[in-house]
Amino acid sequence: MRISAKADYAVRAALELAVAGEDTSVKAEAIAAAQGIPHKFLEGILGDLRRGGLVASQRGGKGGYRLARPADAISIAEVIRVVDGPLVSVRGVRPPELSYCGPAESLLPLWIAVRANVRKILGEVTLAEVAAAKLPGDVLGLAEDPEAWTNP
Amino acid sequence: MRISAKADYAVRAALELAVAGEDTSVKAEAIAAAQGIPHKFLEGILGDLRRGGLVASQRGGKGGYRLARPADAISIAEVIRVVDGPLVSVRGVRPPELSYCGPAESLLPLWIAVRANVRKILGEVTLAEVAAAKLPGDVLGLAEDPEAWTNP
DNA sequence: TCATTCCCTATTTTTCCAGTAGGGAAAATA
DNA sequence: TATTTTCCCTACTGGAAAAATAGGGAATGA
Repeated sequence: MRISAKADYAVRAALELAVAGEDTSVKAEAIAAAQGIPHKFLEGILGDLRRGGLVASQRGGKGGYRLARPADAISIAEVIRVVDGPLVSVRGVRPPELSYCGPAESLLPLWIAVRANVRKILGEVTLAEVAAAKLPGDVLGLAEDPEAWTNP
Repeated sequence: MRISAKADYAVRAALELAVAGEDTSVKAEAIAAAQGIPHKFLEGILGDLRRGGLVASQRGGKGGYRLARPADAISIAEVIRVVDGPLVSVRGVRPPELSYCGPAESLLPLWIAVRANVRKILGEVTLAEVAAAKLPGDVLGLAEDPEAWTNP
């Protein structure tokens, strides 16, 4: 299960907008420099975020991008879905569209449970929380367990 | 976050071996037919599983594959790791190797939390449980929530 | 000896990811 | 109005990885 560069970049860009505040425009170039993201590639991502309704944009001299909603009203999951489609997929299709037979029949509920557990984290945490380094207690609990950092 | 065809196939093949029993050999061709997996592709996957120590093989007339350990001692996570490497990765690298700056600093613990929550499911559930359609209570609880099946 | 089955290496085909290029349209500024 | 700035759009490319195929070699049992 891998998280794409696009998703990673999108979240980081959104976080830059979150710290700037909902009514301050930030130029794509500034975000690219701050987070080390290829400028043109980032422009495409910001376009996705705009079409997804998460970001508003303004052209011209004092233009740039800003969040379309308060940072505490946008979850990480929303950002990822807008740029990457479904949060979790198996062989490219989302779990409910799969069909298994024989001893594999219980695989479907298993993937559903995985997805639910991913949603629990990414759907709950907002841009504001990450930007302020104030993750919710339960998430922090998971992340602080030393075993969560071990390799395999 | 997508689960590859290889991982999906590997788990399904392992499930077929699980129902056959630890001391019954099953031919690759039989597994391929039962689960609708391309035969030659499956052979490669079974090779990975063998090198990973999860299955044993036997050549010749009455040959085939069987699990190297009891089905209730092999987790789904193990199967996936053997064929696909790390369970969760960001831009191809596993979370502990990432480095973020500025407002993105808390992204790292967030990915760690996601990974921990995925492990919680896939590391706990065994081949025996899926094959027998007897998922653990907590996993079933997640999978039974109707909201877990909704689309976005 | 012969059929069977796993085993190994190489090759292909396809798909998608990540990044690039260049110019057009809107807005502010002067 | 002219100019600069910035977003916006389309297309394209290179490369890697995923998915699958092909063909034959090595062991095993009958």
